[in-house]
Amino acid sequence: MGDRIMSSRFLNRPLYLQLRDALAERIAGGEWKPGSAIPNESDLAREFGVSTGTMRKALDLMEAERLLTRRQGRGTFVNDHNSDELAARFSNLRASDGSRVCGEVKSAELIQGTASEMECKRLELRPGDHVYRFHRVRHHQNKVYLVEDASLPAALFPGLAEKSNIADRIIILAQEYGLLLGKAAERVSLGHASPSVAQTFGIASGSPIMVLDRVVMGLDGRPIEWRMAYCHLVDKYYMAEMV
Amino acid sequence: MGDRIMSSRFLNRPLYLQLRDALAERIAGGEWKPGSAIPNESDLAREFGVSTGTMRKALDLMEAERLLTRRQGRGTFVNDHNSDELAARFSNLRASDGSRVCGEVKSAELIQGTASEMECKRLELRPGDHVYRFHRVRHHQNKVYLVEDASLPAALFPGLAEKSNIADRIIILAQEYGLLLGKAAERVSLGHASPSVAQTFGIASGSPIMVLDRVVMGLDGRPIEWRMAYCHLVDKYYMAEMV
DNA sequence: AAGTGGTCTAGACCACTCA
DNA sequence: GAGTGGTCTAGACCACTTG
Repeated sequence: MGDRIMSSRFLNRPLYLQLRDALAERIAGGEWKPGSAIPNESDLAREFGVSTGTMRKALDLMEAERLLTRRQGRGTFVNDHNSDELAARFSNLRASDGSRVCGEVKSAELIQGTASEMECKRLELRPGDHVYRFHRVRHHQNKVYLVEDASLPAALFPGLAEKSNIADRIIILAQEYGLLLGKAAERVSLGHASPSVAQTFGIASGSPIMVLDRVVMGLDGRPIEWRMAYCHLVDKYYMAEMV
Repeated sequence: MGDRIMSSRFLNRPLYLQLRDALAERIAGGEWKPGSAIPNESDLAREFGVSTGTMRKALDLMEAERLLTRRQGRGTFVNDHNSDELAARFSNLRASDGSRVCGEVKSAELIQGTASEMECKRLELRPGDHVYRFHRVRHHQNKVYLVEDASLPAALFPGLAEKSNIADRIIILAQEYGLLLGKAAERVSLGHASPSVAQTFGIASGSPIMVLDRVVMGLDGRPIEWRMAYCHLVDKYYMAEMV
């Protein structure tokens, strides 16, 4: 490992980015478990043969990427995305108290297939590539508020169909498969409830609903999940933040 | 200036944050004009009596806050928010090609008044505080797509009513008044077109429309503009990005 | 008291831009 | 070739947390 870094030290890619990749690989590979502490700055710097300042730059970057949490006086910890705060970070739906809503799954189906035209576009797949598709209905405080259709590249989730107790949030599922997530982009638009959607919400067919078209990407920017969600907004609102 | 920093060096507020504030003040105060270059790192570090590393940390922060742009080999420049890219940064509406849409104003009205209950809430004002209210209709590619009602704390924009050619985007208006902007938060929901809104869009009264409730905040987090926008989405979409 | 991350220093060298 | 920001070093000291 030190070798790889030393040998590519002259390859023009900044050291701190190489360090980030090496450390991220330890998380993705399961060497460092979610929730556990990692060695301190100076030990890591010594191990990789770099200065503490450079190691710090890599660690700071990883904190910004939500891979790590650093706490003064305590240490540096691998983020466990199995937590209310982190598991809901790609959900812009909020309850009246302002907390992010991720909802519980009432019913779910999994089917396999080959990528549709739209799936190829959103997931950057080629026709013929395999996908897993989830259909889920979510509720919150005993109210059904969202139905979603999610598609995942099958290549990234080997053996998913054979699993039992499949996580119903992409963030948790990705963590189980050692996939590190980066950004997400969501298109929001207005739609009319299809008969089946209207029925699950108990509203009139054709009623206006909010449509969410979201792509979650890996740390490298490759798409990992495409989700279409149809949302019946009561006692909740959608909130976007900008800088 | 150097004095202020030296004397508060022991006040437990990190030096690089004090530097950020001092440099931001030079921009807000008009000492450094939008678009112009500022002195280089080492000159600034020498002027403030800090190391280049600390000055760099302040400058990097300011770049992340969109106050500066740094370009290797060229220099560091004060951002001019009078540009397509920056002026539209708080607009999540996108044209079919993916570019942010800010639209041109077809008609605008300005009236003064005292803060309503909702304005007090969103702008953190007290009953009786004065506000400016703008009512605008925006179009893009010859199509009316948005009508908005914006409220601004009058205290932040002295003499606004007497101005001619008032900028129709908060980002540009804020720059003219030396207000540095930070983040914005936008609530997205579904609504029904009121008769007057329906008329300007040329749609049936009661048609479903997208409602945008946005607060733009200053660098310090204080609200600077509250805007309610009613949007008729055709050939456009709303896009939120998450990290 | 020991250990951690957070801040700060005073340099060096590299990559890039431009006259 | 001169000047800029970008990376990197090898330390020091401080603030905070915990046994």
